[in-house]
Formats: sequence, structure tokens, C-alpha cells
Amino acid sequence: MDNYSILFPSQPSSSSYLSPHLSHMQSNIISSQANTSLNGYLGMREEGYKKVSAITQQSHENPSNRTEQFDVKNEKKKGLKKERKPRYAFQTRSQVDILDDGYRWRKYGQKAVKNNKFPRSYYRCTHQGCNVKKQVQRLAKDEGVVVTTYEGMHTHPIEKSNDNFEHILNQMQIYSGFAPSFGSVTH
DNA sequence: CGCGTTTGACCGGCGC
DNA sequence: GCGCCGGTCAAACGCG
Repeated sequence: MDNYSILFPSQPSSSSYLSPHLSHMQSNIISSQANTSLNGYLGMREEGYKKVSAITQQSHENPSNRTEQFDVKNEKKKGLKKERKPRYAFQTRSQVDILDDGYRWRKYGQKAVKNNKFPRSYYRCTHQGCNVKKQVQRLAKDEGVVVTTYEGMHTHPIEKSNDNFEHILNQMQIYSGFAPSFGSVTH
């Protein structure tokens, strides 16, 4: 956790090691809604999503309930494509992939990424009724950089409230206008 | 025993 | 239609 620092997308990588001055955290948040060139920097395919609707993440997709999934399929048959929530990407310089952010995540998949020797991991928030997902992936170019992509927003409080990273989270929420999950590391 | 991870299978979309 | 690709499922497994 000592080497948590932010890589600013708009800056050359010359001085990518920064002390964690998290008041600048918002610079690191890339919204898929904004459709800026920053997405290109991340090499993500946010623009490839067909529908970014502003629906709240309701339980239209219950992992443990097969019948509900059938409903979703029915919906799709009516011509409704799978709706996508906006996604938010972070870049963080860290040795470890697992950035504990105060929420509880359950890993549900891992896939190899093309042109990247590192795999991408898929996590889902384990909170009841919370369908927030995130993907964690390491940059092929710079293996010191971890890209975390959040999908959806938490509608529930953080479950852990540990050390000083908690107030950092608050900072982020203030600056960015949404409630990212990021922060404390269980040490 | 409850919860989280691992990992191959599966599935839908898309390009050819 | 077929194969690739990104994403998800779920059974088996691991661990406290």
C-alpha cells in the first residue's frame, strides 16, 4: 500500500510515480459516458457498447436464480439488447492486482487478454442486491499499472471502514460525483 | 460449514 | 454457418 500512486492519463509517463495526493484523484477517473480520448489511452472499448442507458442496477440479473435469467432472455427476444451501464476506469500503479476498496468482491471469472500476458479478472460485489461489477487487468505495456474498471454504482454503504483510506474514498466521491469503490487495504 | 477462488465450459455477438 | 472473442456460469476446490 506504500506504493499506491496515481498515473495520470494526460501526463507523460516520465513522472508516473506520485505520492498519493488523492485530491487529484478525479483526474484518474475515466467515464465511459464522456467518450473522451482518454478511453483510447486506456485501450478500452467503452465505445463499442451498444446501449449505455441510465438504468439503475436493479436485480434484473440474479446470479443464483435461473428463472430470472430466463426473463432476461425473454426481454432480449423482444429486441431489447443487453443494456450496459456506464463504466469507469481507473489506472493505479500497484504491485498487486487486488486493490481492496472496502467492498466485498467475489471473483467470478478470469480470462486471458489478447496481446497481454496478464489475465483479466472479473469481480462482482457480494452485497445482497448489488450488481456492481469490476474488472481488473494489468497493462501489457507497463506491468506496474493496474487498470480497474467499475460497472454500476453501489447503492449500499461500504462494509469495511478501516484505516485512513476511508477518507480518501470520501474525497473521491466529492470530486467525482459518483461513488467509486476504492480505498483501504487490509494490511 | 460458510464463503471465496479456480477453471473449463458455455453463450451471445460479431466479422468473415 | 463457422469460428473467434469477451463475458459469465457453476462445480469443484481451498481455506479459516
